[in-house]
Amino acid sequence: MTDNDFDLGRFLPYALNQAAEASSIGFQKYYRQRYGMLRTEWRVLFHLGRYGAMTAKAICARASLHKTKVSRAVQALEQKRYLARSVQEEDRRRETLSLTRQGQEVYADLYEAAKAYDAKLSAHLTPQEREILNRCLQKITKV
Amino acid sequence: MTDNDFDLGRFLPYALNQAAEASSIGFQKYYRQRYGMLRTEWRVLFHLGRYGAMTAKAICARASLHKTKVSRAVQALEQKRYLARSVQEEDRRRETLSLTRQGQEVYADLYEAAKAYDAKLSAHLTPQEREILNRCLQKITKV
DNA sequence: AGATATTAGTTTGATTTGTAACTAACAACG
DNA sequence: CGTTGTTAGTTACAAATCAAACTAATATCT
Repeated sequence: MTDNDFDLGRFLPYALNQAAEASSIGFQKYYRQRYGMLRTEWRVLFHLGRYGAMTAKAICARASLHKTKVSRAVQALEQKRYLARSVQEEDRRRETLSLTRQGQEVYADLYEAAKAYDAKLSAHLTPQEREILNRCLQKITKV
Repeated sequence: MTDNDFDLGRFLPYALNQAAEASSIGFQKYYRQRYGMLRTEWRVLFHLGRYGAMTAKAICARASLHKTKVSRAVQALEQKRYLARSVQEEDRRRETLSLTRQGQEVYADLYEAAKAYDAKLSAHLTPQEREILNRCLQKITKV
């Protein structure tokens, strides 16, 4: 028989998913409405903007995204003229992805929006809570 | 210009999503392979198993799921013979959903699996971290 | 060199999700 | 009553995701 002391709200994958969804809604609305971007597109843009030009493969590894997802996000960002590709001379399979000037502007705007949005979310937490939360999330992600 | 002190790993929606995904994989594998269930199906099953018979609407509210998602999960669970519907006499629009004996067995198994899985995840955290993590997730979900 | 294996990235088709329109039962108002 | 509005749940179509097969370039092995 089940003992009934274990609640859904205490099940980590469930609680994390609920919190992740709730916390994403506001920011998602911003980049969707303002730039017509999807979540993966935003992530790819952010990686390039924050960490500089790199290949699709590198983005896959950094962001733990599947290559088909990245491939499609790159296409979409290219169409929006936020991103440019350049084939590498020394290995023509690989292409270096980088943001266009326009892409950098979008990144800068989203960067500020993300920072402000994060601050708003964190306002409900004490500094200690915020720090421990971060640490826990890192640990769980690494597992 | 952006100041570059704000990292993706510190952006709450991103960090939460990464942790949520990483933490879900193992358990997802279990209910997928063993029972061919989808995430929403598992959630609906869990709600009925843990909190007793209720309407689809009630599940929507409790789990913050859209009614079409619940509708489809209920159909799937019904086909698997894990769940039965019964139209309410006093209002024939509503139907009470409840688990069949087989559904209860599946629930009991998943309940134990979830509990064990959660314990494994939590093993990397101190009791204090675990407590604060829970509190933070609740706060964020409520916003 | 020539066959075979890897690797970076794309395309395709099947599942899954999201959005909006729909049906059927009930409620409220004249 | 009958018209209009609301509610519970389903269906249909579009958008997004996933897995697997594919292309083209490079590496390896004989």
